[in-house]
Amino acid sequence: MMQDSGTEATRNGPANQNGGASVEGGPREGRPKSATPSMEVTAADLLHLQQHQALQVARQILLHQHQQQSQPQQLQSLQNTGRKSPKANDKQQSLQVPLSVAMMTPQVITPQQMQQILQQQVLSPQQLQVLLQQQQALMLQQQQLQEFYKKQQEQLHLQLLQQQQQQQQQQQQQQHAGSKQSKEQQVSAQQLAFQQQLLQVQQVQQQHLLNLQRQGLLTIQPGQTGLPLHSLTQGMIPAELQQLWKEVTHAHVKEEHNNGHRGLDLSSPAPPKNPLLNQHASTNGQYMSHKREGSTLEDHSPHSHPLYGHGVCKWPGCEAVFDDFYSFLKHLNNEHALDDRSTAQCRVQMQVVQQLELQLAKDKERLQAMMTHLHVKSTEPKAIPQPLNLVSNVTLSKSAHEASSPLSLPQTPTTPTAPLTPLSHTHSVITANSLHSVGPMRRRYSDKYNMPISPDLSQNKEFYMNADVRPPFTYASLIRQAILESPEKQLTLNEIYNWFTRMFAYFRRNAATWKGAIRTNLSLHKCFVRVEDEFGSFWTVDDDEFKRGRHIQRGRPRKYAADENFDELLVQSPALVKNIQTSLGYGPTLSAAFQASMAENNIPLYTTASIGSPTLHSLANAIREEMNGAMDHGNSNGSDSSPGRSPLLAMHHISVKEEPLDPEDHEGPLSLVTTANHSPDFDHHRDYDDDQGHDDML
DNA sequence: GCTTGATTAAACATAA
DNA sequence: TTTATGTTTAATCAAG
Repeated sequence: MMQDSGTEATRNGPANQNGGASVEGGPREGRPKSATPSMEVTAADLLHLQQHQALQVARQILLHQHQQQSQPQQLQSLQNTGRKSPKANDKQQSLQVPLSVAMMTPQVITPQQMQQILQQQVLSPQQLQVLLQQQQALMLQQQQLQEFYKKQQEQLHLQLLQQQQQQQQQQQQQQHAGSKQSKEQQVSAQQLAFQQQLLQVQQVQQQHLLNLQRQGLLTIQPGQTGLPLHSLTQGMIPAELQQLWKEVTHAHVKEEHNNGHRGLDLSSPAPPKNPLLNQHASTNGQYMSHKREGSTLEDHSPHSHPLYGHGVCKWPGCEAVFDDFYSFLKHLNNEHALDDRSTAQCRVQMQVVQQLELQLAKDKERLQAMMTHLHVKSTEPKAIPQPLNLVSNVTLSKSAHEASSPLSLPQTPTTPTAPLTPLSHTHSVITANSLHSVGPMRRRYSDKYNMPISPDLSQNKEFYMNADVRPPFTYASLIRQAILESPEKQLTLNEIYNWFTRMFAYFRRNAATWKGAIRTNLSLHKCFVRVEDEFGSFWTVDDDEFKRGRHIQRGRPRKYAADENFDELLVQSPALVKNIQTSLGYGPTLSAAFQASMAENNIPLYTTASIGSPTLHSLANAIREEMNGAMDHGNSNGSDSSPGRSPLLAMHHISVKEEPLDPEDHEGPLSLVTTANHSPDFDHHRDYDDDQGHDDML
């Protein structure tokens, strides 16, 4: 995490250099050039120097103009000269606006823009951070410029007054002196020089802005009627783009108005008609249209503003209430104009956003580390000669084209972001991309591989809980896992449902589909045994049967049962089919979970087959043989020699459980703990048994 | 191409 | 009657 900050700082090095020059430099005049290499003299510095020079020239020119205005003859002469030289006249007019526009127009993103940009979230955190730092630096720079210009203005006024007095004295002395012509020439030369300075200033500004743009930052570029926010608004829909542009330009114009009223007043109050102003007006595009269409307030046709919501000004710390949007706009322009306070507040908001961005970056990094960690963990078992851990992403990728399937997953906000690292191309890493788009996967964490899914589930638990990703496991595996995770190794159907929804975000949708699939799997798989007690029914798992991966052999029982009675029995009792098949397929090798659950809950061991018919008697013999085989298998195979799973213990368990059997049932001594089905089938079966009498199986 | 397994949907039955 | 639960069947698809 600390490296993150360092990395960010390193990444933002150029930005900091750019911004820091003005932020940390304090008064520009006092900023030592040696503090930074000559190569690092920023465009802002050049801009400032050029503007300062231009101001000096402007001051001189204005002094002369003032002198001329105080002398009607000279003024008339100057105007005549201007008529003779329209070009010079235009230049003269052009002097007025750039000072108010080029100098006072904030070449930074307005607070509204900033809010809008931040709300749009179209930038990466790094870009935002760089942008914020740049903007901060630029705003400081602008603020310093304003202060500087104010001082210059005051000095100008003072000097003007002094010059006026001097000129009056000189006027008296040189009333008849024929120095008009020379003065006119001097004024013209100074105007030209001033204009050149202004052009240079503008060029430097353009260069500065271009530099900022090259660094991926946003600036409002005068003279560009295209998409000044293009670099920022990538990813926005056109409507958003239009709205953003509208608001930005409007706010920009508004600020100009404010600045024009309270800012540097070097220019005459005459309405701007010169080409440079028009250029600027066209720069902001909507400025002229605003003007033409009437009140600029009316141009907030959507009546929406990032800083206005529910009748409340959302400016940080304001929360002023307004009845209508226009009042808010007035308030916004009056109370939150570009001044020191607003700038400071904006700076604070920038810091807030910056902190949030940092936090977001850290969280993203954490997530990335988690993903990387899971990737490492999930790939580690692959080195071990285990066939599968997670389902192969090859399979996933192959089935990824099933996006059109009914269960194809749409992108949801809850879905974690796309792979944050290039790890996604590797196998077994769990990424949203690799898992998310998968629909019904026909090959999942197959049961036949007999692989425990619990390690993967535990490792990727958080991922599955939060990501709308279908787990790469079969329903049977998941159901088994749910049951085995339960303290008593038994769950009701509803508890299984809850486990699915709790563990997997994916199973919080389409409940009807996967719930039906669960029920189908519970019925379909031989490993799931339904047990019923006085409180209801619950499901247990026959783990060994699960490992065998057997399903209910539909239709097979009829072929299997040669005996007509048994066949009839099976036909009449499908549930019994499953239960007896479970017994046949697995025999008395009862799962530890099942036995434990039976023992813990004191579940009476019902005899599924009432062992009445000779067929069932032979069946019991077959079961006994199966038991012996299982016992031998259990003895020979130490891998499955846990007490619970030991067929001997199973036998013991059964023998112990024999006694509690209700003698009134007249059931055989062997209680096949295969089911406790109180279903009508079972009842029917019991009725059948009652009719057939009872035989001991052993 | 066939078989097998997984999944899904649907129909149906039963109990609460 | 509705809902939850459970079973069965058929169809589909993918992998072997």
